[in-house]
Amino acid sequence: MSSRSPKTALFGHFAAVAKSLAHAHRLELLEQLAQGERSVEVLAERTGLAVANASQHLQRMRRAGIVASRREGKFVFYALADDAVLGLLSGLRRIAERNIAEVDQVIRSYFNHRDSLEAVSRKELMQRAGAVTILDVRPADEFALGHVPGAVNIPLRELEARLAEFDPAQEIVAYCRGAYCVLSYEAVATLRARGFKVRRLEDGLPEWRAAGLPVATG
Amino acid sequence: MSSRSPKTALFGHFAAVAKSLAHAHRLELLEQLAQGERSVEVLAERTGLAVANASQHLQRMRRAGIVASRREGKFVFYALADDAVLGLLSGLRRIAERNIAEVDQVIRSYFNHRDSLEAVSRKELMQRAGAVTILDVRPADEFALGHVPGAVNIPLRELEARLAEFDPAQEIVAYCRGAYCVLSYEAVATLRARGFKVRRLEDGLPEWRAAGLPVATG
DNA sequence: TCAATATTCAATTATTCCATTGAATGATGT
DNA sequence: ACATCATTCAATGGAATAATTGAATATTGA
Repeated sequence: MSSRSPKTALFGHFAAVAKSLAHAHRLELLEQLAQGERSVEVLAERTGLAVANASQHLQRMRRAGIVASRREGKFVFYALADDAVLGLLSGLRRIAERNIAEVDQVIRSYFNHRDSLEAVSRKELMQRAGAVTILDVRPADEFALGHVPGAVNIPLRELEARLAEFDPAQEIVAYCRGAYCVLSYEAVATLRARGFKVRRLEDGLPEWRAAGLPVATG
Repeated sequence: MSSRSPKTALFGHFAAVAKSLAHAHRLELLEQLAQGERSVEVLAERTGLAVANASQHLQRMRRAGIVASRREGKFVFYALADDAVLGLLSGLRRIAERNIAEVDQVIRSYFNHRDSLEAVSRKELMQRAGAVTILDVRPADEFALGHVPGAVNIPLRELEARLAEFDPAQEIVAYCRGAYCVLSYEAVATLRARGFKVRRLEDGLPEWRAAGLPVATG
């Protein structure tokens, strides 16, 4: 083990970091963690994993240094260990999108491809602040932990019932958890069917935060 | 397989990309590929792997979309599929350095930690071009495929014998393949012992190229 | 102290991954 | 067509990984 060359030893550790990302369930856990810290139980429930299983995946990621945990009473809260983790995740996404034909297929058939191409950039949204309605379709608790300043929170399931809240004259920009959070795609589809002018925001809140843009809470 | 939700399917593909990075040998192959395209045989030799083994690792990375291959006569040349791969690798490095104590340990004991902290940035080197001697300690063939403009190529093993070529009055900036390429550390140590003023360049040639800076060939 | 709850641990089975070996394929030049 | 060389394939045994189960630990509040 320690008889390897220092470079090989380092590469072994780097590989361990990559390994800790190399599982669909762990990526789902990370997507949740990108929203903010969460307890094991909540993470397990949101990802549909057994608690013990989620716990083991989380521990593995902790050993690799990509998440951190803190205990508070009976609960253990996990969070991303480093801002660079988001960068890694978007790197994986980018490579898969560009170089794996099947990924392109899935995106084209399940996510409206034009919506992702025509997404509003963060910069553009900042410039047009006030002139557009910003719609956050995530659950209320995630909204409370942080959202784009000025955004209205209407979780997707309430959207149909609350259409009256929108000004038909104003363009709507919808966002949710990240690039592949289906919620914002569905919101765009729903609103567009009602005649609203809607576009998606590129990526989601975690990337907004990572870009150093202001985040409102409460 | 295709009965999963589209998001789960995508995450599975992203995980496959991460998996293709998740092995020390594959990272070593990628470090080589970052220098430029290479045949299977050369890659196997430089990484110390059996040819069949190297071939299988390379194929696995190709399936994941992080490398690409082209055939030329009897040879198959592999190359990085995407510039984003370098970004992923540096992300892995960064997370490991910051969050895994053992990595910090290895760096401190084997690589002179001050040398990595005091590395010359690419920007600084560009500004001081002409006022410093730029030393490329990689093998001649890698140098020929691309190097920092104005750099002198003295492979590490020839360094002791060619000390006379340096102007003692000028500061030397040494670089090689990347952040953990031992060559440049050793070059710095050797030259410093002879009284030269030397520092390392941050990272190596692949990162220089990725930053969009000019590269000379021949 | 005891019961309840959140998390982790330990042990099991099934699966996937890895290195090695030797044979097969594909391309070149004679 | 043949010999040669680079690469890939296929099969093997051994190691690591994953999901499940049930038990163990730690913290809280009664």
